[in-house]
Amino acid sequence: MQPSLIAANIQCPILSQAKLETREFLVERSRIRRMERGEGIFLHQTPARSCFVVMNGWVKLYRILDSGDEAVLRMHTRGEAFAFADVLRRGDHQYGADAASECLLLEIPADALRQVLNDDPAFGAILLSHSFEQIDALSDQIEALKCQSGIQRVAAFLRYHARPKGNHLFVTLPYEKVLMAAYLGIKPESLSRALAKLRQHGVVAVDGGLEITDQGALDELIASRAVERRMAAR
Amino acid sequence: MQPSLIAANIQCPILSQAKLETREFLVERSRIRRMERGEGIFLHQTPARSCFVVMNGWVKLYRILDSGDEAVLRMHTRGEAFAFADVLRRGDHQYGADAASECLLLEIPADALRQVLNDDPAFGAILLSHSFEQIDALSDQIEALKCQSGIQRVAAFLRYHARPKGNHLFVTLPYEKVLMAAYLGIKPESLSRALAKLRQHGVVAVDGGLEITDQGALDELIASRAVERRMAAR
DNA sequence: CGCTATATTGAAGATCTTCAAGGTGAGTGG
DNA sequence: CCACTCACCTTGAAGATCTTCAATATAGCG
Repeated sequence: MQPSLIAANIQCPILSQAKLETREFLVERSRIRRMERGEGIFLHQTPARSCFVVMNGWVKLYRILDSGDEAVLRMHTRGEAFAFADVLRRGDHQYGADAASECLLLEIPADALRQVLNDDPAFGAILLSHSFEQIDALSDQIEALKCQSGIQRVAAFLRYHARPKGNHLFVTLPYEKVLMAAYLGIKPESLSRALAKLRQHGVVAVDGGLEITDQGALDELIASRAVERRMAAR
Repeated sequence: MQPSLIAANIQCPILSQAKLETREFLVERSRIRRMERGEGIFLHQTPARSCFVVMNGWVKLYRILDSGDEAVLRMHTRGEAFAFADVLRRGDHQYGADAASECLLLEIPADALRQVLNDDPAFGAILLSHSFEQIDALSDQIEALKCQSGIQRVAAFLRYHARPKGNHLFVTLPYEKVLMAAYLGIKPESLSRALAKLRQHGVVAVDGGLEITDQGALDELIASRAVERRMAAR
């Protein structure tokens, strides 16, 4: 496949906003990598020699704490980029990365990225606006972790991943529940119980996913406070 | 005071890394604002007309959720910058900002920032590396919120703000406990109880602050898991 | 079929919140 | 100077939420 075709197929904001020449140069210098589920992409605190764009599947960015616990920082899917910051700082990776599902990655070598940033002044602005979006996404996570209960975060997660289907919204869980729980900052058992409770709020399991039959009830749960939830349970 | 002197006094990485001409232009176009504790700087989802550098004191960045709860996203102090992303995207503020203590701010008008980004190609790179640091700070918060208990986050907060003093480490709490609790994602009562428990781990209250008499014990607590903490309590 | 990984459920306990009451200290006015 | 107020902090008790551990269920796969 031609570089131009590959780049167009990835649907990556960073690549599609760059001028043709830059885009083709990056893709030509890159390597397409196919990863199995669970395979490691790079480890935390190892030298950043490449950065990546997800072409397909899901990638988990995580850290292992001294306690042995794993903190899942972000999940990335088609078109999303990661490890650009690590490469540009010429330092170590600030997190580890694993393939969360079978996935296709575009691996961009460090020197290619640095050269592009040198040669194409507009590319810096693209990266800047991309990093602003990262900040927004992380801020949203912090907001949820500081102010919402586990079940509210689960509900908001479903809401975010829901797509219209017939009269209702339908959610195909993007990855396994163990991982989903880690991303939401709860244990798998708690996720299981949260999903069970959500049946009272219009979330029913159907083959291969979940159906949201009462969107209003779910939104109400997400926006409610603990006190209100207690009242409603009576 | 001359712009050059002001800029030097702020000790802001963004300004000090910029070339002299850029730095002076920004400071000349800016206004120094003095805010009382609790005073609002700007509101969430209002047009971003300026961005800011903290010259002194503490600033709280926060969001009010539909539930009425307040999520404290970041705290900024001397030399740190905020709202640059909002200005450059020509959009609304992604969070509200309040003076958490009496403080001095450098208020940079939106057009001055945009002009500098246009005229000085190196300035974009400075902003990019600054936003990478923001991402790191937010990632650290997420790591703590997902994997650490309240008391561990309190301990880590003390560790972070501690400075050597005599034989031990000493912490002057940077702002009131209500705010500290909100930043850590717990209630003020829980913070109070956490600090009480930390006395068993070598944290003693002295006039105007806390002394860490057993740094090893504190670090051990921060890195421990729930199971280990239970064992240790016997 | 049995194996393994993943998911669910129950029970007990840890952690955090809520609500209520009391304490402390700085500032104010008599 | 003392009492009063107000804001902030602490403590106790009860309850909500989440975790832990153990047992069981389910599904995919050789």
